[in-house]
Amino acid sequence: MQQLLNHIKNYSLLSDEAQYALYDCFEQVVLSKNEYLLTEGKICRHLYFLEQGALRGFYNLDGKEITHWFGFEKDFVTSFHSFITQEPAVENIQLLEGSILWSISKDTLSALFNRYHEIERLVRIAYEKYYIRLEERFVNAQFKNATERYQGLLQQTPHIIERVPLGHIASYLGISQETLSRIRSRF
Amino acid sequence: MQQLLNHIKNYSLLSDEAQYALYDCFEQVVLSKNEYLLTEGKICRHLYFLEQGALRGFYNLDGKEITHWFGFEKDFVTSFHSFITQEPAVENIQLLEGSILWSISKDTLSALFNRYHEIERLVRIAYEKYYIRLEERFVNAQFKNATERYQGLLQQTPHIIERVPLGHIASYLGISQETLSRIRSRF
DNA sequence: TTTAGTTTTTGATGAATGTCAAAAATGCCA
DNA sequence: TGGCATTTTTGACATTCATCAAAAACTAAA
Repeated sequence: MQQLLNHIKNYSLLSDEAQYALYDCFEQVVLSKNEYLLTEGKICRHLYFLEQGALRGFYNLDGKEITHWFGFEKDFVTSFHSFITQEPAVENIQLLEGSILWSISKDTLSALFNRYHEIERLVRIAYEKYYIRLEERFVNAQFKNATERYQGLLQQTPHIIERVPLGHIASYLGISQETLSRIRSRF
Repeated sequence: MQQLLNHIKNYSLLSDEAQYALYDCFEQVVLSKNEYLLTEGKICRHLYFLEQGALRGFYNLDGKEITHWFGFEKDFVTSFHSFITQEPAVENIQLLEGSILWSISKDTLSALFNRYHEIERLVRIAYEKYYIRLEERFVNAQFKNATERYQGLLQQTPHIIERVPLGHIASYLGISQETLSRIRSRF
C-alpha cells in the first residue's frame, strides 16, 4: 500500500488527509497464477493497483485468445471500457504470476472525487499519461511493421519479453507466433 | 460558443458560474481550408473546440503524410501529446474545410481547474470518453484487416467518407490508397 | 467549354505475414 | 531422472496488402 501512495506522487502530490482517505479505501487482493480478476460478460466494478506480479487482458475472437495488454508492478489496471461505462466486459483479465493488488470500487472512488478535488485531479492527470501511452501503441499498431513493433518492444518494455510467454507477446504485437519466432531468429 | 456549452452537457452538468467562466475563457478562431492550426516542432499550447468544419492531424514519415485522426463538429482537438507534455509536436493539424473553432490556452484551463472542481471533473470525464474511443481504434488497427477496418468506418463514422478525400482516409485506416480503392469496388 | 491539376481506379508484380503441420526445445513434477 | 505437457521453432504454401506505373474520372478555373 505504501508503494501505491509513493507511486501516485508521480502524478500529483496529495495532502495527508487525502492520502489517508485513499489508504482507507483500498483493499488488498491476493491472487495466484492463472486466476481471473475479471471474466468476459461481467461488469467491472473495480480499479486495481498492481503492487507485485503480472497479468494480461485478452478477449476471444474466432476461438483464439487475443492478448491486447499486460499489467505489471505499479500499473493501474481494470477493464477500462467496462469500468467507465458499467457495461459487461468484453475482455478477461488473467494473472500471469501470483500477484498482490489493491482494489477500489467505482462507487468508492466517485465518493472520493466528491470529497477531494485533489484526488479527482490526480486521476485526471493519470488519464493523461495513460492516454499518451495508448496513443503511442496505436501509432505502432497502425503504421509499423512486425519487425519494427518487436524492436520497439525490446527497447521500450524489455521486461515484457522476460516475463511473458511468446504466444502472448505475439498476440500483443498483433502478429502470429510463427512470425514472431522468425523475427527473433534474425537477431 | 453556445454549441460548446451545450455539447459539454453530455459530459457533466456545470453550474451557471462555471459555465460563465468557460464562456469568458474561450476565444473564437476562424480559419480557412488548408491553413494550419499547428505545425510540427511547435509546442501546442491550446485546446480547441471545433464548432464548424473539419480538420486532420498528420505527421511526416519517409516523405509521406500519415493522417492519423480527423476532427469534426463538436470535437475537442489538440495535439494531445504536445499539449499535455508541452514538448514540440510531432504532428501537424490542417484544416480540411473552412472552420470555426474556440480556443483555450493550457494555462487558462489550469487556472479554471483550480477555481472550479466541476470543470476539472468535466475534463476528467471527457478524457474517459476519448480514451475509450482511442482504445477501439487501437483494437481495430491491431487486430482487424483492411476490409474490416473500412466497413467499421462505414458503420461508425460514415460522415468521414463523405467529407474527406480517399487518400487521407486510406492513411487513417493504415492502408494504401490503391487497396482502399479496390476494397470499395467490391461493394 | 477547354484545359490543367488533382483524385481515384486499374493492372502487374513482389514483399510481408498468416496458416497449417510437424519437429525441436523447454519446463515441470512425480 | 524420466516422461509428459507446453512452448517455441521450422518448413511449405496461401493470402493479404504495398508498390509502381499508367489510365480514367473528377474538379475547378480561365
